[in-house]
Amino acid sequence: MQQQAALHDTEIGMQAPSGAASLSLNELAALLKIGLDDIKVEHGVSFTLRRVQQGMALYRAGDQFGPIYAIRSGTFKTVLLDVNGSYQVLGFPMASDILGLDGIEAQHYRTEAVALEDSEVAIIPFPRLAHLGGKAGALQQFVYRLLSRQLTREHMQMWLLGSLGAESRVAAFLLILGERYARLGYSDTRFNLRMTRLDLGSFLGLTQETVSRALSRFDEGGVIRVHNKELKIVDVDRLQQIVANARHSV
Amino acid sequence: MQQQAALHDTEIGMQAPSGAASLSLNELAALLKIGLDDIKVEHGVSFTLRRVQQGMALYRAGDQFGPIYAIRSGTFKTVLLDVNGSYQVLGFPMASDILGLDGIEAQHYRTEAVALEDSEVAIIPFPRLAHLGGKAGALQQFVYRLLSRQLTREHMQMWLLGSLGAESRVAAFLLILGERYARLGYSDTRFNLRMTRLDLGSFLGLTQETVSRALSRFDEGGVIRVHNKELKIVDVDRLQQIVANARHSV
DNA sequence: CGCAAAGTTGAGGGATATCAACGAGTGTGG
DNA sequence: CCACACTCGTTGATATCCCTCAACTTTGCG
Repeated sequence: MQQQAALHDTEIGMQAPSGAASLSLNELAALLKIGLDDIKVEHGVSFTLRRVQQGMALYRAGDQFGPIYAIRSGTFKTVLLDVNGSYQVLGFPMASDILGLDGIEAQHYRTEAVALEDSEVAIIPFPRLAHLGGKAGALQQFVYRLLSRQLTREHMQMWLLGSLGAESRVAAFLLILGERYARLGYSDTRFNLRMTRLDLGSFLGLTQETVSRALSRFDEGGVIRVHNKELKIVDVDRLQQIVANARHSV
Repeated sequence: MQQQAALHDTEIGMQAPSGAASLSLNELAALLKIGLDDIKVEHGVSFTLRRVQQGMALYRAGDQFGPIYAIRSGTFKTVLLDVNGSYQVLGFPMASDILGLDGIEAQHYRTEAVALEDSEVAIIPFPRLAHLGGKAGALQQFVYRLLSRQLTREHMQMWLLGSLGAESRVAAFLLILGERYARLGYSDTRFNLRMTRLDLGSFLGLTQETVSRALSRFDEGGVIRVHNKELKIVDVDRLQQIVANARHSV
């Protein structure tokens, strides 16, 4: 109860009070175990530290994107929250790991980071940082967003692998693929599966037989129409229902 | 046979021959569906296009990191290759998606990208780009590597979820956690599990009961010693064997 | 001490991997 | 053009893994 209660009472954005120490760029580099190599080191750059109590959230899903955080001590869990309330743990970041990277593209955090013990993080003011690039920064901003977008996608994939049953996985894949085609200007209900069943199975954490059976059952049920690589989604709603029937949800 | 043979005959680094068109920054932005917003747009920046035939690899795991690629048309699969040869499909990138981001940190690609149909990509010269940052670039380089590192981690996680059985997942988790503690200067065989069995189950795509049972069996077998959150790895080799006993490995 | 959350253990069943055989599609060479 | 080889895909029977449900124990905390 303590943890749960604490979790709901979480205060966000509370800066470490007095005695807020800070880290230099070199110290941060050492913490992150990333060599500065030939990178030119600037002076005067420093990073404020912030303490997070056990059970407290550093940020929540949906929060406006602000800084990213380098963990100096302690342990967190990052959680992807489903719309209905089920959740998927994405990782257990510890000292020298980074929190908040997923928020870059959409400009709000997609996940939630909760401290599993009393912890300490260095605040890295990403938005300000991104505006320092100046003239040469356009492409760099691009790449930030691309990387962040990629992270978000893989979180979805981990959710799919971690909390859905076989048929739900296949159904979710078809819906997601449809959306991607739609964004490219193609039909979202009629497209080709360019990959083999084996590749699809590997991607979905299933055998090719299970993939094939799922597609066949959907076909029999009139949810889709499939012949080899040609696929047509007949009943989007039913596919979504199948996805909703997660295995061990919550 | 055709595909397999082609896959092995793959030629890397062959530039598109004559008629190699190119894209402007604005065109690239449109392709990637990323708004340039208030970003200052430079002129004279252009990106060469390259064609990739079906079955050909754009790059291989272990290759020296070079450019990243924006897909203009076609479909790829990205694959994580295990040391012994088993593989895990990580995704099916299509037009407007990016390839090669995972290579930034280690300076060599960790995955392999194979065209599932004849495709076309724009070459984004990342290394050159990274050096343009100038004075304000130190932090930015940081963040690139951090993002890339994070991607690599999540690829491992997808492999774990996609191709290991329950006990192998738990075993792999313990070994990986040990390595992480070791990098922080702690023992890699004696540490605390700061998360609950439920969180661990969510992370590993298992129920808490299955996690608990796996730990108990390891304990009975003398592979580990566990009491609540305290954990000691007794026999690293056996744990590694358990990981090697993947479920549907290939 | 007493309650609530966390963890463990057991019994049973359902979901999915495995094994096996067959059919369909595709490129190759006669 | 057709037979062949080979990959890919489908379908069925069976085994097994892991989830579900349930009871109990342990731990943490007021």
